[in-house]
Amino acid sequence: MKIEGIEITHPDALVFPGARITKGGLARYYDRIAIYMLPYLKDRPVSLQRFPKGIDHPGFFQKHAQDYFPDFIDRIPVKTKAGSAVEILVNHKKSLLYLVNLSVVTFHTWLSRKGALEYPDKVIFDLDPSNGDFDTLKRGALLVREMLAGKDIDARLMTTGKKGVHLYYPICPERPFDEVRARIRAWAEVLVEKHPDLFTLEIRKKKRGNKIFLDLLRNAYAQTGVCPYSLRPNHNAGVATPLEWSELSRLNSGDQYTYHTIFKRLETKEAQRRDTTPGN
DNA sequence: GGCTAGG
DNA sequence: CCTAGCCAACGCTCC
DNA sequence: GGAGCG
Repeated sequence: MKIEGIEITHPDALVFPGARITKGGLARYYDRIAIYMLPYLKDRPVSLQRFPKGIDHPGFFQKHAQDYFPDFIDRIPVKTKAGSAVEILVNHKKSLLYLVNLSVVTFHTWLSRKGALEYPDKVIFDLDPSNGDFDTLKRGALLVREMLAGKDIDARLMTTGKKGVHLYYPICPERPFDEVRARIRAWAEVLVEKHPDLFTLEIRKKKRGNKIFLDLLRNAYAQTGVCPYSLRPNHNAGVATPLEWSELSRLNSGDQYTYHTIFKRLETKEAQRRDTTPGN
């Protein structure tokens, strides 16, 4: 099996045994989703979550480009606490498929891009439901949206493919991570004060109760967030899916869209766009 | 999954 | 030859 | 200063 000139080895090996998804299926998924996903990957160092033995076995994270990676994989030197490291960029479909053949299931990206790695160009509010129900999470998402709208910020919504949702929005990459995080942290603290039964900023799991954990910690240098349209290593193969706000009321979970349903949703959305675009 | 170090 | 080991690491907070 | 957390 060959896609984009990349030989997909062991195409019949099961990556998601429960959902009966093979490595060939994984490669076809990313081949098809690439057109939607690549813009979100462009020029961002990635953290790869790999499962060579399938998701029912322990996987591992990888950030550094290995010496044996082919030349067509773009590399980017980054500063680390220890000194420096060479990380990976996924700017082309061919790189995407090469990495998928290494059994990458999930792509996580930095919140900053090549040329301005110290300056985030994106902010993420990660809403984790703790033990609470999804309706509560939806209410929380609307409150965060409203809070940001009050600051003239038009946040977008995404399911994570797991339990929660992300609100995210672009910013000009001109202020360092610490400054950006301090500002949104202050906003979040006000929100927690207004809705102390709904939100928490507590890192310790035991202290969160059933409240929505507002995780802002990923808005930091070298931290990552799940890339839109990435698969997640859970039983039903959830997909991180950007949504319209109008879709929130009908949303039932953070893993509503999966390997099996995402393309149907994208086709429906595309058809709606065609119908409402003048000149057709 | 693919490579390397060590037996 | 075969197999075991490796493949991330920052910022915050509680203790 | 180290462990939990993502």
